[in-house]
Amino acid sequence: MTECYIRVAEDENEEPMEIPSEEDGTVLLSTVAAQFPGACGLRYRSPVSQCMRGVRLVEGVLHAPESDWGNLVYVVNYPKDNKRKMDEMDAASAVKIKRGVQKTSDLIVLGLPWKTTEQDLKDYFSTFGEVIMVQVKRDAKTGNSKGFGFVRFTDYETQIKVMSQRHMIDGRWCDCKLPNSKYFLEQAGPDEPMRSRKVFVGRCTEDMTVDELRQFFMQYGEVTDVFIPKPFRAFAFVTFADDQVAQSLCGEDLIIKGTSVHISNAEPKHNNSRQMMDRGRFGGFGGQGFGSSRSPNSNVNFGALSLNPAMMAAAQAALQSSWGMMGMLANQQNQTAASGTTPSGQNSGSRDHNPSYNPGSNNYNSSASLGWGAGTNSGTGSGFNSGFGSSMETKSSWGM
DNA sequence: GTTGAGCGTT
Repeated sequence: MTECYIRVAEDENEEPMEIPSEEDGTVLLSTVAAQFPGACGLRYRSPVSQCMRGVRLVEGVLHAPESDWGNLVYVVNYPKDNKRKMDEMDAASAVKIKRGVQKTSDLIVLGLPWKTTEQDLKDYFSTFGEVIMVQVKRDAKTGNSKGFGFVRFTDYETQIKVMSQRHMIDGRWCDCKLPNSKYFLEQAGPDEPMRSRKVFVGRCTEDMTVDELRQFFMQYGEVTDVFIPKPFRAFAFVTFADDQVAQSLCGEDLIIKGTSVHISNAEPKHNNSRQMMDRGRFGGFGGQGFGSSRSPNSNVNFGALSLNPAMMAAAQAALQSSWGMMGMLANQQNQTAASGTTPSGQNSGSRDHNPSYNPGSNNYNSSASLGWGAGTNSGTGSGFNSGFGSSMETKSSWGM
């Protein structure tokens, strides 16, 4: 094994940085720490078991898990004290531990003023925690905002908190919800019938090249093919050597070059059973027989897909309200520091009811971030958002 | 130069 570069990031969702190995293929902890001060080790997600695994560390020397480091992204470990303290855990994070680390998902931001820009969104939401993606959806021709957008956070706690309250953005009340696309999350069970090695990559942008997609998806496993239809159609297909890798990505929203792409199962090429969904309020839960055309004998385990719209609505309500409860807890801690809105603003039903608010959006950014760093929150939850190493500023692309 | 519940150019 020879000298190479391995890809290291502070978080699985972060853009990795390449750091050099030694000539014998090992990596010095000090090399890692030079880029990630305070680092005490590395871990990575095993493509096979999907669990995080620790990298062997002997006297300051990190050893490759297999014969070489492969194309995995390695995540930096920090000493416990640097990280979130266990005694700060509340119910929400206890749940999180129990069920494993929750991934964040894109949130739709509804009700944006026409004038709100992505920079405005980023400025606003950064007061809650580290933001890794913002979008304002615009009319392709006019460039006018459609009045909604998307945001994605690094930390699930942040997501919970943001979903739990309304948001005064540039003078209007906005709501952040799980987008409908999240409700038919394709959870492939262990005996999931279709085991395609190919995934559909939706919401691609035109500037994504075959090469870049290959580079990106290599981190999950060996990529055998990347196909981008021409002319541009905003999607692509990526084929992996290992079907498990492909399946494990289905349902994920991944961020490529600052854009959130959606991974789902690639439909067979000549497929007529597409569009079982009917673009209803919940984008198609009437769809009764999902896998009907696909695998006759399978007891398809898309539980969610057998729900009717009413049940789905109930599920949504349950979701959001329960998060709402948790969020309320977290909320009170930061309310003043973060938003400058009054607590009474919370439940004001009318979104434009806002007597004496002056937008300004950016000016409380600084004070709020002071609030985070200085540890003004004494007790539960919410205090432990991305207190360190916000590598945000170093991120490329999506010009902010 | 318009709009104000919604769902991301499969």
